[in-house]
Amino acid sequence: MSSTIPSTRVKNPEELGRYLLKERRSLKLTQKEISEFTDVGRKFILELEKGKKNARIGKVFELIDALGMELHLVKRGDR
Amino acid sequence: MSSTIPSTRVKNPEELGRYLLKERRSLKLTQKEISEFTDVGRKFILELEKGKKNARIGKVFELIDALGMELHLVKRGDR
DNA sequence: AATAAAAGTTTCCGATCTGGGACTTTTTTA
DNA sequence: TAAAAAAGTCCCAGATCGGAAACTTTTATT
Repeated sequence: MSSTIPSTRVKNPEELGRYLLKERRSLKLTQKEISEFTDVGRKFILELEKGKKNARIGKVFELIDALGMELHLVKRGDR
Repeated sequence: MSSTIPSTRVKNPEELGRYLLKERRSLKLTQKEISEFTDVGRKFILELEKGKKNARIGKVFELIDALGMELHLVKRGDR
């Protein structure tokens, strides 16, 4: 299937972190607030936003969800 | 920006694993082969494909790349 | 500029990962 | 259906995570 939803490619943990930070800011949420209504600690958010390479995927999904976002897989080179 | 690239939403580690397995199969690659040309071990691939919750994000990116795919972030509810 | 809030840093430490190797089970294919 | 290949399981050991809490630095607000 095909979609016309705006999406941002993230190539690596650095880009992921940068984007999550940007999104959190635009939602006017603090790290503390998010850590309070999710299962994700403040330190985790802090480190992920700074590009942590080894964060655990389950928690990454939780945080993405908390920020009102989704993760999509795209086949490279598809047209 | 907007795109018309086919993408598959992955909500959690289970869906991610399922999709990566499907993609690996369609590329006719074995776990062993991938582990040989990447920095990702066979056991890691095995467990991720089975939906491992705590896989580390850096290796997930490596595997996605090895399978010729990209990860995209999408704002939920955007139209 | 002073105060407060948010963000970033550091330490401690139990929990869990990851790769390697060896073995078993399942699937493929000749 | 027999052999080979792939996938899955198990144990080990060293590495790293991630929460909590206390502290420092940066940013925001008055």
